[in-house]
Amino acid sequence: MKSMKLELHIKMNEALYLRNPESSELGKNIVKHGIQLIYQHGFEAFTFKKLAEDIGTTEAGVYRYFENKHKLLVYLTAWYWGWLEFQIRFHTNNVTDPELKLKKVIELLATAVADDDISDYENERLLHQIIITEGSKVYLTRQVGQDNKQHFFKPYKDLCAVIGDIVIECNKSYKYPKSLASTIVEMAHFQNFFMNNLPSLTDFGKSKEINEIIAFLNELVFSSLKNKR
Amino acid sequence: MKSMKLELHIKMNEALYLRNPESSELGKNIVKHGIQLIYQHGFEAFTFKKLAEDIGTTEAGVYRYFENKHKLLVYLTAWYWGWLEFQIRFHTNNVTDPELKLKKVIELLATAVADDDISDYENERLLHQIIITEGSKVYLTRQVGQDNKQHFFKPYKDLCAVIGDIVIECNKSYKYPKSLASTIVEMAHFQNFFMNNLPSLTDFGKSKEINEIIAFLNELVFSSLKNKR
DNA sequence: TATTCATAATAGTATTCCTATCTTTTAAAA
DNA sequence: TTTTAAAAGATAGGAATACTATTATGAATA
Repeated sequence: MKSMKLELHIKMNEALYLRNPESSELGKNIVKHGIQLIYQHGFEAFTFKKLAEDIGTTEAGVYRYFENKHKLLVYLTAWYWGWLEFQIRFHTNNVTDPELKLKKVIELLATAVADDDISDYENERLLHQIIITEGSKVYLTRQVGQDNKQHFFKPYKDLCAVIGDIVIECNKSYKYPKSLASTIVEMAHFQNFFMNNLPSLTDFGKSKEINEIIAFLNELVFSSLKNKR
Repeated sequence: MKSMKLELHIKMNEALYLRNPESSELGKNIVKHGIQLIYQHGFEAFTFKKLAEDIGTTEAGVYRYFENKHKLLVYLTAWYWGWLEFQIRFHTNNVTDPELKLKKVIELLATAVADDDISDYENERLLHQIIITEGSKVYLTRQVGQDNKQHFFKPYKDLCAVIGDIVIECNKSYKYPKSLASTIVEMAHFQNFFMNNLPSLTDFGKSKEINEIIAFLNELVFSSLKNKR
């Protein structure tokens, strides 16, 4: 039996789209099939034409929702970071010990989302993979500055800020909470990508165990936070 | 007075080019102006047509040397990592203390190359900036696997292996030398990018001091290496 | 002298990225 | 129920990008 799915709504920056994709079936299809196609072929090979064919609409139809494929990717990543921040708040809600909180955060960042009986996370699972491979491409551009001014990266920065706050809870005199937070987030993904694609850059190439990435990050983070001097 | 420049030759993987760009003036111009244009406009906006116009040759002329612009970027990054490994070997040659060695490595990774009286490092300085912004795009693709089989990333992996070995010299029982090495390399660049473009993701947004990135990385790395348990 | 080799000049194709316009469908308001 | 506004569908096409192919020229090499 599949239980009821509680729809979690994430408020999106309106500058990310031309027409709100949540407002229509076509819009929802653009997002859903967009995720699937980017996952399958990679962002470089992904085009609005292919997406339109896949959905059964036209290129122009897709362009009515998103200005270009980069904006669509920014939209997807923004959604993902918003969703992940919610997951973190949800799973650390009743946790008082900041160290346990931080451990949970690392686990959530590193763990591929799994389908379970409670809800269908298939899209979130694909999104997690997309963010690993394509996530940094949204800001590694010449237009970072402008995009940042329009708050396209707010969900990402908010998430890092939340993690940075937990870091400070763990150790009030720690000097680099923000940089440590962005390091945790980026490395949770990069070590995963390396493990699966350039294994000699990690110590997990053989086992391919996400738990080892988590152990590495825990070791790295808590050594630093417990270091007295 | 400008002293003699000792040309340092870095052996390149022949599968990276169609014709060796070091073998002709046109080839050298493609690399040199390629670096300048990618630096100026970013990789996405960079085209072989613009490059050809800049040099005063034709599009077809550039295509005779490099299959496409992605291969050119892979070529440039491979050269950079080879060059950096040389720099590291050179500057740690007479250092016996592995901790001092590792500190020097972190400094070299994080520090933008400076022109000095000894030699003209203008191209290396631009390359350093290019690697920060575009470097990860060479492997964050659907073709990582094939590219890796052709050893396109060997210089990067070799550099990480060298750093991993120094890590082990510092602490023989450390469990994650390779992952720590790739973390150091990636974060030396990402923290720099964040500091300059998304400053709230770092603790150096105000000062914009590379020395602070170095201090952060040192704290992170040596806390972990000195952690006894 | 013949030949090969890099380069230049030119042309052209497929695809990508994007805009415009017109018609039909849908669905909400009057 | 009718009207009307918005969304979607259909079609066309243009500018730029990412290539490939062909031929001509001049310089070095056998």
